[in-house]
Amino acid sequence: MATIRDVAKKAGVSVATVSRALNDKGYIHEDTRKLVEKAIQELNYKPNEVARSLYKKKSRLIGLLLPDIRNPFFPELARGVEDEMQEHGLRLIIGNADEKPKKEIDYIDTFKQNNVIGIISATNQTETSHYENLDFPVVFLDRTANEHPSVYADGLAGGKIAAQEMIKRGSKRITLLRGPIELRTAQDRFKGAINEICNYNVNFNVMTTASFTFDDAEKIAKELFEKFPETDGVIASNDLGAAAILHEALRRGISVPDELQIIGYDDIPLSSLLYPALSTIRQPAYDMGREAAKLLIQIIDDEKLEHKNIQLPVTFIERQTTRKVEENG
Amino acid sequence: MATIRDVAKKAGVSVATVSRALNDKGYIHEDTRKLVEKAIQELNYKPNEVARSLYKKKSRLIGLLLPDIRNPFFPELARGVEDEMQEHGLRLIIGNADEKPKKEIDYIDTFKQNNVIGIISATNQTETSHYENLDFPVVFLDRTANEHPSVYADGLAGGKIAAQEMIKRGSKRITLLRGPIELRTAQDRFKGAINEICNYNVNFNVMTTASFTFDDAEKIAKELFEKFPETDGVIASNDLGAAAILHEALRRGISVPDELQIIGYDDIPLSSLLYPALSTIRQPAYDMGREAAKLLIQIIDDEKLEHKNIQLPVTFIERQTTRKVEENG
DNA sequence: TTGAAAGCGCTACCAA
DNA sequence: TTGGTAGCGCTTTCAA
Repeated sequence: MATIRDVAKKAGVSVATVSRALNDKGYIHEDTRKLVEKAIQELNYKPNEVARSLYKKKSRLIGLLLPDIRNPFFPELARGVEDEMQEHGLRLIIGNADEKPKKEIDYIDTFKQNNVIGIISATNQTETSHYENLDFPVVFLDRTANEHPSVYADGLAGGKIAAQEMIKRGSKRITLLRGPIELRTAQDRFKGAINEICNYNVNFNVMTTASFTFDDAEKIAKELFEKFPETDGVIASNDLGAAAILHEALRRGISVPDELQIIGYDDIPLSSLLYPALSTIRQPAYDMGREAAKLLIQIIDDEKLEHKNIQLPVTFIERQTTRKVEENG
Repeated sequence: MATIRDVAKKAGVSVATVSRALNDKGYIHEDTRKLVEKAIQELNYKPNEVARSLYKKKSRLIGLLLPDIRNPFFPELARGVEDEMQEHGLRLIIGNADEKPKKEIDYIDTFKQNNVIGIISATNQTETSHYENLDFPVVFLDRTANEHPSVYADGLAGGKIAAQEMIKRGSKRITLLRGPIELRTAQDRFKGAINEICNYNVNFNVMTTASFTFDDAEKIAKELFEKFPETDGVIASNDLGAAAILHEALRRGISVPDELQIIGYDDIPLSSLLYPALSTIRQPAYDMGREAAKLLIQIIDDEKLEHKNIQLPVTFIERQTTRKVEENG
């Protein structure tokens, strides 16, 4: 790799001049700049980011911490972050915390050690304490507001809407899937749903899932129909869970949505590919990612923030696992 | 952040000594080492990877280039890579090339500029020429053998098996989904299938998909039933495509697998959650990721390679979108 | 067994 | 408008 000295030599100027040309800083004669640029071209020179970062104590890297890259919700989030960062010339180091605090801490260390200029964290079960006393800003993504800046969707409203839509469509014996206790976002949507259900004269049961993995989703699905065979409506804690329920219901010959309605949560891409296509509460994952990136960039650029906690709306996506609502309902 | 000087001062030794303690290099008195370690503890010192990297021209970072993080096959691959790297104290910078050569090249530059010690690339449509003349090793993942080290699954065999299993189960008018022309892996499985089909007296049609995205999958699904309504077997180019076909078939009241059999490719996690669960050709994505990581680490460590092109086997996963094979078949 | 010092490639200050 | 140079935090000679 060519260095700044090679460029300087080739252009017949000093490294200081090359540096100025590179960064558009300080005075530089137009002819000199041309000379330098030509040399850069010819050598295909790219500045060494490591050296730059060492001096400035700032890289062009952003750390993105994901709880589980296998859950399709998070890649979607990541794409939003990435696209926004890309447009600002910033790069991502993606860390997959695997829902393990140890890995999360390790990644935070890695981020520090590599002079990232900011972190976006979408992990959700850990204390925020690891994020205190850092030399760079942190934005939380998919995590409800706290003292740190954050971007999240309205879980309480999401749960509430799910309950309303389900009840409106006539389910009377609803089973609620409660996501992992330690996940605040999972609990929000759960609370939103349960609070709303309590306003109506309907029966309900609750099943708690230990995690958001595929395996647990399948396990819970089997259990549900044994424990609560009378269920005529399921409000799932996420789309993966809903897909598993749907699968198991069909396997048992239960007709969806006639005998059993299902509402998911997230609206991951696969939801519309299920059959019947999954009705769900949509979180705007891609937009959430983009917003988080924007917010972080604003903080990095020291701009005045209008809002440091951004809540995005959720919407009910009506597909085929819920019945058509009665017109005169 | 504490620096090596802070540690040296606290321990009452020179920075050179601290460095030696840190890296287990050269002589160092046991008592001195204790002293240093204590200081490190107390200051919660972590070496600055950037400075280290600048001097050594080597970081502890690995670049992983993915074509499309939204396609569930790739996160699975990424997890395999990550887990193996993690165990060796190496970190990942994941870049999402978005199937755009420009982005791919940008990421390669970023990787270079950040002194990665190696790249694993799972992109598939670009010339390998961007990967020549790098100062660090490159391993290709999910890309068939070439002069570079690579890890891939046997696409030809996969296509062949798909065709065999489908024909064995009685489909006579098969439609083959052909993945993007520029994707070698997609073409391998396609060729494998078509070569095999030609050995039998069955009709077949081909439809080409422009990409592996959700949108294109849905589009193709609709088209297929209009163009080739007589189809009684679909060999899809990947599971996403198969899911879309399945969805559309059920929507049209076509019974699967009785009237239409479907075989996917990849075995992404969602495949078993579909209903009927998707029969598919499994690529061992997680293992492929791990193998690629192992291979890269071997090269970095300058170990003798037994094989520089590792081919992993594919297997037919029989689920419910194919009929039971006749015993006396 | 330890320490002083050079140098990795870059930026930014100060002097010319 | 330009160039010389110190220094970012670390590793690695070389000398003590």
